[in-house]
Amino acid sequence: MLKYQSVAQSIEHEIQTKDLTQGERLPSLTELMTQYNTSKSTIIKALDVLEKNNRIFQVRGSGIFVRRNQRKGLIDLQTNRGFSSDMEDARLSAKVLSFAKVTPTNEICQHLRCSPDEPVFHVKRLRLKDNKILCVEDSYYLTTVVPYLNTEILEHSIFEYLKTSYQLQVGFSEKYLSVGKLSQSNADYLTLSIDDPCLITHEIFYSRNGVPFDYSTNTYHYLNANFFLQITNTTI
Amino acid sequence: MLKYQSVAQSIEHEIQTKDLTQGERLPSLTELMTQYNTSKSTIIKALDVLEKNNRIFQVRGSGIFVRRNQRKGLIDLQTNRGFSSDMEDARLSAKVLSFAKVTPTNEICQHLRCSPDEPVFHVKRLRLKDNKILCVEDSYYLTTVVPYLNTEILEHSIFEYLKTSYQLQVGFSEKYLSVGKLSQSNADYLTLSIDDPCLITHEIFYSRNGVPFDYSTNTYHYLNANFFLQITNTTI
DNA sequence: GAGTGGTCTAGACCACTGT
DNA sequence: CAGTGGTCTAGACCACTCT
Repeated sequence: MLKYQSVAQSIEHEIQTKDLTQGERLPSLTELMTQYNTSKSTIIKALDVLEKNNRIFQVRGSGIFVRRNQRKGLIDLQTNRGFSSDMEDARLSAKVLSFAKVTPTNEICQHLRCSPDEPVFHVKRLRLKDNKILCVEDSYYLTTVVPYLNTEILEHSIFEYLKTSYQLQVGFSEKYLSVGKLSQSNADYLTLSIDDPCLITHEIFYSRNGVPFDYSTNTYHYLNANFFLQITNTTI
Repeated sequence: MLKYQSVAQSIEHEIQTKDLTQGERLPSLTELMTQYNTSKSTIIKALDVLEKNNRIFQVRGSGIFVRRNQRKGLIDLQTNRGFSSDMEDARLSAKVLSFAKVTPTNEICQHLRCSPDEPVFHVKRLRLKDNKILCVEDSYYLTTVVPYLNTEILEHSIFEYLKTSYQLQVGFSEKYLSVGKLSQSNADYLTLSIDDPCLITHEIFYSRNGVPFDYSTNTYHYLNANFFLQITNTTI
């Protein structure tokens, strides 16, 4: 564990345990330096991490303040772990609808930058939270990056499996969102009616060295799924 | 202009003019140091800015690579400028539907952390892009922070006005997204039918020192508005 | 003017990737 | 093993806020 990471975790822990609310002030830079017995730059680096994660905001000449948010039960659009691995996300589950090696369509080849000759895994799952249906998920995985999958893995977290078994972590991802009307088949899966509204997302997941390996389409239940996102202003 | 900012801009400019594609490699840290005649930390800071803005990704032991994205015509969920002020966003416009000082409801008071005695500005606008209707926007502004508005301003960018006239910049914001069915009145504004699908967003904008001053609800045209977002993995 | 966050430097050392 | 990005330090100096 790096020094700045442990400082960041420790400050985060303070915020949680003291249950600080939005706008409450943290110790100053110099105080944090002596408190953690480290250099100014390391503290700044730790604070940058917290700021990037929307936990604090810094005001020049004034101080460091807590940023609080996350209404409960909302889906955080800014994580790229699929869904799982948050504290309270134990209540999430997945039901495998189908699972097979298939020949990729042109669209998939384009997003995963692969040739039509390479087969890919196609996984269709129903995602649930507290037994309420969240969405239908259609995922395609590059077999060159993800050589093996089984239903056991698919019922839990794929990304968790990839991390522990292959040291493969998501580096970054892209999401595309649109709104539409449900097809008959998706309406059936979501126990809604045809032409009911839905949010459709297309996501591409890249490894840490920039290789796309997962292309997924999600169709969300318009009543059970709500989303949030936090933005910090930066100017290039 | 700070040194790291000008370095960041300069690298960004290189990417644009050379039209580098995703995955193309940039000069190494040491090369950039000599090229810009500055210290390692300053280069790192510049690269951090670019990384935060999803323009590059860095791979330890390997190099610095271009990250390219932005399909055209999509709404970037990660900006907090309302809409305007991108290069190609000149094509965006607004039509004022109504504009008045009103007494805030409880919901608004809560989000803007104000008392029900303080009047707030209520602005209702139709947002258009290339004369295609994007959304209906309902905004509430704290009069303590935004003391004056007029239709002239509202037809252009409010945030631009706040910046130039009051040195007021958005520090950060929150967005909440959900999907629903159109009411009759919103359907009329969007020239759609009642019960057609729509994306509804609630946004709270905070100044740089953490004061919420704008609470907005947007109802998007489900065919004309599409969205995207880029995520970089960070672990606290 | 005291206190706070932010920039910038030079340099030592570490950790990972590729060949 | 050479080259690359990443961590950490100590210290000088700058810019802003608050009262």
